[in-house]
Amino acid sequence: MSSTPPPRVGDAYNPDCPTRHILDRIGDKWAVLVLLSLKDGPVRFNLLRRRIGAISQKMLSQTLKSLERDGLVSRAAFATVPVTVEYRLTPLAGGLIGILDQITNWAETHVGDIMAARRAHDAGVEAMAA
Amino acid sequence: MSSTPPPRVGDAYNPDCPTRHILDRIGDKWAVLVLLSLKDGPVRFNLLRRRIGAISQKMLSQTLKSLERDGLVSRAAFATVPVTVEYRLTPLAGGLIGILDQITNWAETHVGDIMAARRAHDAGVEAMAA
DNA sequence: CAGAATCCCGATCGATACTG
DNA sequence: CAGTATCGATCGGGATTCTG
Repeated sequence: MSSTPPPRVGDAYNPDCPTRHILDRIGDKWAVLVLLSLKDGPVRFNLLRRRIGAISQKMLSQTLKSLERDGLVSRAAFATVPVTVEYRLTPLAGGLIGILDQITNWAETHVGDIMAARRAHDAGVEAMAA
Repeated sequence: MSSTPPPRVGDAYNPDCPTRHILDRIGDKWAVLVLLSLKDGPVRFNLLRRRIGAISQKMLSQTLKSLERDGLVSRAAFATVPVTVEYRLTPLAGGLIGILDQITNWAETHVGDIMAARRAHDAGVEAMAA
């Protein structure tokens, strides 16, 4: 036993380190897209589904549940006919959204550089193969 | 041909959107850990391996290659005996590191909230099941 | 409309062994 | 030391079907 080995800060390599949990959440492609889809206000399930487009109903449902579990998204059901369900970001998610926006901003500004590097690298590799 | 379909900004849902490429890179758990491991200077292959600990040499090698391809990491080999290879961040990766640091900071500050939300949620679910 | 349950394929990843 | 190659197990995730 003697559990809880040193949860060292800044040591995200240790699976025991709680930071890893958040990193894994960010690492979840769908989770990030869902969070970004919700940043302008509450959205219903199927609308969310259509917005993201590429996501399957299963993954959306699954992603929403895990985000709700982590307190990043809240669910509200209305007893209309048929039933309506809205998802929205929690205050906790607010700060995270800011960072995610920075990532997309960075991506938009530097995607050209990355694509260029990729082409240059691939050209080099191709030359070697020839 | 007629490639490059509308790379709409802010529309990361579209797989054709270049932003997705970066999101996928971030979504790569190992890639993020490798980048963070390199932020204090160049590191040799096996040292990197030992630092991250949980990574297999296959994944490390694979991750490094893709990061190099994207111009985020550069490789330098020295003809010592035995051979020495150093990996370091490129200038391009600099800005990205700043954002990744923000993520780990956010994670460290809010992991408590998330864990608490998770426990509360699980308790509720357990109550339902009973 | 919102979601749960089932089936199932293929990408991912780890362990192992070999090379320069 | 710094990798590559191969194999096998795991599992994420899509398509489909059914319910409240």
